[in-house]
Amino acid sequence: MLDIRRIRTEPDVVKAALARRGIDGSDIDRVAALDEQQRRLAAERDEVRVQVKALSKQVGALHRDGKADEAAAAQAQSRALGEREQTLAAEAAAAAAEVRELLLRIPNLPHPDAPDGASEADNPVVRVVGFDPDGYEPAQRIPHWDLGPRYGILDNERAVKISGAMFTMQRKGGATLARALTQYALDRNADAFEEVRPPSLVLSETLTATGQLPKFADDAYAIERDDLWAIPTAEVPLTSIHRDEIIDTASLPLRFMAATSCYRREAGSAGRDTRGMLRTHEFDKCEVFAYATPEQAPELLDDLIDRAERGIADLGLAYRVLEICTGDLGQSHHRSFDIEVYAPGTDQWLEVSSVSWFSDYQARRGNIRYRPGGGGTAMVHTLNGSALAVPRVWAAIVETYHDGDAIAVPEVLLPYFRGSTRIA
RNA sequence: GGAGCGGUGGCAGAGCGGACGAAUGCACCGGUCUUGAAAACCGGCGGCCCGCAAGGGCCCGAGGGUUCGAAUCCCUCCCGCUCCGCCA
Repeated sequence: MLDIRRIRTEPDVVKAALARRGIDGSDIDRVAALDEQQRRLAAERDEVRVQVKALSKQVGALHRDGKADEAAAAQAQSRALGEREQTLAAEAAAAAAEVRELLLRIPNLPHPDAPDGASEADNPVVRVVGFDPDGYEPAQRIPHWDLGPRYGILDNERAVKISGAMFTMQRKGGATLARALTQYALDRNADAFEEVRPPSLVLSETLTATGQLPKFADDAYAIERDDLWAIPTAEVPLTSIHRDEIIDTASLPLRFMAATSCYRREAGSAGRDTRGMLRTHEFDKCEVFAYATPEQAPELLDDLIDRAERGIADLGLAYRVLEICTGDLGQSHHRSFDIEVYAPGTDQWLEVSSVSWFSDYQARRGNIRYRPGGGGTAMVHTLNGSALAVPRVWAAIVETYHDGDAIAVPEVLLPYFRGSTRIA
């Protein structure tokens, strides 16, 4: 959510920033007009309230002095004012609600350094690491959806029987690999991040704070009978840990990590990437997250990117880093980087991590504050990144480490394999 | 799920129709004293909104209602605790 005061004081700056995302400024004009109306109504309401309060005090005093007639007159006057106050209060509240409703749907302003662009195709590649297009053996050029059934480690046919399309089931060494990746991601970030196991079903308020609601309700699974939603990422509950709180400034930055299942309806993606493990309704992911001051945020962003990169590099996989251009930036994002791993069997770059800085956009939605030096309160900044998204890394490993007879276990995962060195 | 009790400032805890945004204690910040610290004493100390300011309004779990006036009375909901039931 953008700062309404910023929209009031420098609407042109806000509109110019949104224009970089390809969004016209008409919503900003609407919000500004409604906001002005809201403030006018609230001021009028307050004036009436002042009179009611003064009259009420008089009534009490008059009764004590035994002047019943005068008290009755003041009461009548106050009652009449009370009706006017109620009308004004209702109008002001309605205007305020409408302002918020609009504000919740306006995306964040991009960082000045975020590259301009219209779509995914314009995301610049920042660097490519460990990739040699001619360095792969024929055995590595087999897609994981063929290797999976061949070695009995992926059983999507039965997953579909159990849960329908776009669900997967790993078995034997494949299941171990999935679990090992989660454990690996947690272990290597435990130096700086508190491990959390948050709830996977959350309230609407929780999903609103991160930005999924109200605009992207169709993307999330709803458990309507109990008014709960299945989380699409651990970012959602982690962001709400300190929702509606003022965080002790000395404790910032606060860093959390959580491995959870993530649930996505993938509305609009039906028929895309349907084979194997590339796009599924339920998958495991280890998320790293931070609350920070605005001053701490840039450094933390670099650290999150670095951690995600090293996690992939140490698995022996080739990857590249992309910066997200203004036209492809998610609604809540201020600045964002993607890490894509190379899967030789499918010959694709697979997005396995997205690291983002949200500035104060989510904090304002969730009312998450701290006390900056000069007194008062201010919104914190939030940042998050996938330390590791399991399915696509799983696919890249199975393809990269296939030698014709089995899949070798990457060295850094050996501690999680109960002595096995090969998946077959 | 049933019954009982309860939700007040960072915490504890008073208030139970009018002068209450709210006693008191603790915590916290500044000062005095001290070589330094502790103790003691003095002062300060919630959040939000509007306003250049002066000032005004709102917030006692949430939402409605009664009243000239609600933290205080009534209704609905949410949450917590205790006991019972069920349960991995």
